[in-house]
Amino acid sequence: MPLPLPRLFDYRATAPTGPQDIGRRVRVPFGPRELVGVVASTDAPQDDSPELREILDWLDDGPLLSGELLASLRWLARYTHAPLGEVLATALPAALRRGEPVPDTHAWAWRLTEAGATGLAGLRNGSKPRRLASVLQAGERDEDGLDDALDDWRAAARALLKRGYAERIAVPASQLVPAPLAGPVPNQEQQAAIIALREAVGFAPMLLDGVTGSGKTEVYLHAIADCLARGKQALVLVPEIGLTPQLLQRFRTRLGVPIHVSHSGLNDGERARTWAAAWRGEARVIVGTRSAVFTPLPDGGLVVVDEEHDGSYKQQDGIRYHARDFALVRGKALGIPVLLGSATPSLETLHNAASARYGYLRLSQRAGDARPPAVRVVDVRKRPLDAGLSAQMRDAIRSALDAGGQVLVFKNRRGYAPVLLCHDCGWSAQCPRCDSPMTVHAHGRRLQCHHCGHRKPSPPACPDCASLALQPQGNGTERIEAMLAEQFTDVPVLRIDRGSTQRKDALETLLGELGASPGILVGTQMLAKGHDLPNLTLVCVVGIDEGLFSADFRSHEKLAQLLIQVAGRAGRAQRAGEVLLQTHHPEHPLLATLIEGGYHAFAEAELPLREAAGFPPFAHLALLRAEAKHADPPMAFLQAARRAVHDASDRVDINGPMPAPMPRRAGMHRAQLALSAATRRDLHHALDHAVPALHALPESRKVRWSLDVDPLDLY
DNA sequence: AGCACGCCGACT
DNA sequence: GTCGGCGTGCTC
Repeated sequence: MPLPLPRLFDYRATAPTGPQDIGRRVRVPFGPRELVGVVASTDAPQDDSPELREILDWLDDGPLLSGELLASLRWLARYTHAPLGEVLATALPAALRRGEPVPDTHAWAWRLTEAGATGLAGLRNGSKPRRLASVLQAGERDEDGLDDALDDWRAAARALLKRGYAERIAVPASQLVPAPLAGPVPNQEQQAAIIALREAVGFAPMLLDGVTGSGKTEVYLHAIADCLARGKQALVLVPEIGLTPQLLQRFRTRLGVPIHVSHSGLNDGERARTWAAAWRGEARVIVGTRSAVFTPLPDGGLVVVDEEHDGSYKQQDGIRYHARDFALVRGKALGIPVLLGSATPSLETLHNAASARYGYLRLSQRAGDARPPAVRVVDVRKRPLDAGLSAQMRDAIRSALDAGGQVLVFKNRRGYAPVLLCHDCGWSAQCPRCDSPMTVHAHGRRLQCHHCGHRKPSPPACPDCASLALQPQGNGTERIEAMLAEQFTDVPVLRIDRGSTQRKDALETLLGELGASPGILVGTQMLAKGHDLPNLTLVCVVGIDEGLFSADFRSHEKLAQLLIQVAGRAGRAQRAGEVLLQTHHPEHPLLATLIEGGYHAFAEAELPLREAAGFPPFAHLALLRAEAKHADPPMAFLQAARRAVHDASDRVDINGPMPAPMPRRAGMHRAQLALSAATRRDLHHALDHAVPALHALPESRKVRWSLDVDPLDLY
């Protein structure tokens, strides 16, 4: 059942059932309501079993979940310590979870009836219906074909249908797409990677470690083409932000088969259709974001995880799964290669490659004559700043623009300013529902909480001392944009962050308008990947200092990945690009290592620190969180949980309970308990015993709690 | 989770 | 004298 309850529910079936019924959906009575569940097992009723309620309906003729996918999902339920019912519900597209039938995946075509063939002459010459009938006289046509043959044919088709002259029929989805175009000839490194994948036998996890612009996508395309040639399906996972129209276009023109997509921008029906097409084995290439890892692959032959280090693969609510890790589990169960691509692999993956658990494929050469950008640290200690930018930065922007180039200014914080402060009494605007300052937006006119979305107008005077000296403190993308627009009046200044590009395709439109002419882009993470900007010659990075000194064990890894990815934006220009890092800590070892040795030198320096501090990949973590309207229940629950974990195992370090990094969020009080063990086995052994005990704790009923196995961070 | 039941404060 | 707040308990 699709509920956060750690047990299965038994029902009586009227007809005999067996293993062939496992994975079928049923509609069953549940308390006062009806729910859709999935059959997890069948058995004869025991003599002493209590009176069971009866299944109301079987929704499918055969199992929706079976074989490798069902087995992998059972593994996921054990690994995340989540109820199987909740895991299965998460794995199904929303429409199927609600009990809708598996959608049709065929295309529609029109053909003339006998009455139409004879009645055709009676239609007025030159009219739309007559022209459509003439087209159909040559034979049935699918709707895509009619779109090409005739504008506005749908009204005419309705007219023919009404007279009984034409009918709409289901036909197999067209497998016909334009013949694949040949790509560039792979270089030696690409060729070696392609051959390694071609020769892989059985489960073969492979890290494809390729610098920006080294042509990882070319390797994917060859591996997918090889997979298709063997008659197998390929699944490609991309980060939320990486699924661009350009990427799909490249797949479509190169592979010669339809590309099925699945991402959060699709509606429920579209997602269910992609799922169904894969389930039927019709979809041969599926490209999707995190949840696409649950796509059924009856003929699975390859899984690709692009930008495997990307944090958007980890689901942060509900079932907290990691799509990259689950992709590896599926690849193992299917006995196929899993290709993990990144220019900045996660330390976990690098560690696995170094210890030979994963194959290692390296692309070190950039395509064409592109050169890596020159990276310089700009020391801003004691220098005056305007909206956070030093004069040296502004001069560099001027020169780059004068040389006809484009400039990207990267700032990790959106809005106008992160804090509104009273200069006279020190009051600052706090979110009423969170322990967090409100961000200043709209040039100081509005306040907004980035954690719960709460908005309100800025106060005209300080609520505490009535002073008018309210000052926005710090800098966000909005303020930088305003300053740049004021100083660089001759070029467009575009701001690209979640606030400015909420509409679909807004980013495309903005970049399209800019074209190749000189201009300035100001933005957050969104700018770090995707979009080729071939005329970008200067990247300015401001506000990295927080990342240098954050307490989060992964903050250095994230910062290093971000800097490399942002710098990569400048590496595709004809002219060599330049990257300026503005900091108050020019001597920081992370910056020196990264600039001199690149990402690998950073990783080599960071891994021993992780080992010494007892963090992944050398230790295994789980984080238990609890929240409630009042402050006490979460702490009381976690205290009891601490005892439960302690009773379950003495091989787990328990840290806490402690208030969560933001102790109050959206009006809820939050606390957490961190668990750490030397081996995965120790951690899971403890959780196997402790989690059932947590469900049974009386304190658990006063809180909302969740367990995150392998949390991305503890903050 | 989501629904029913049950027990206490502000409105016709 | 009722509507509705959310605490508590239960779901084969």
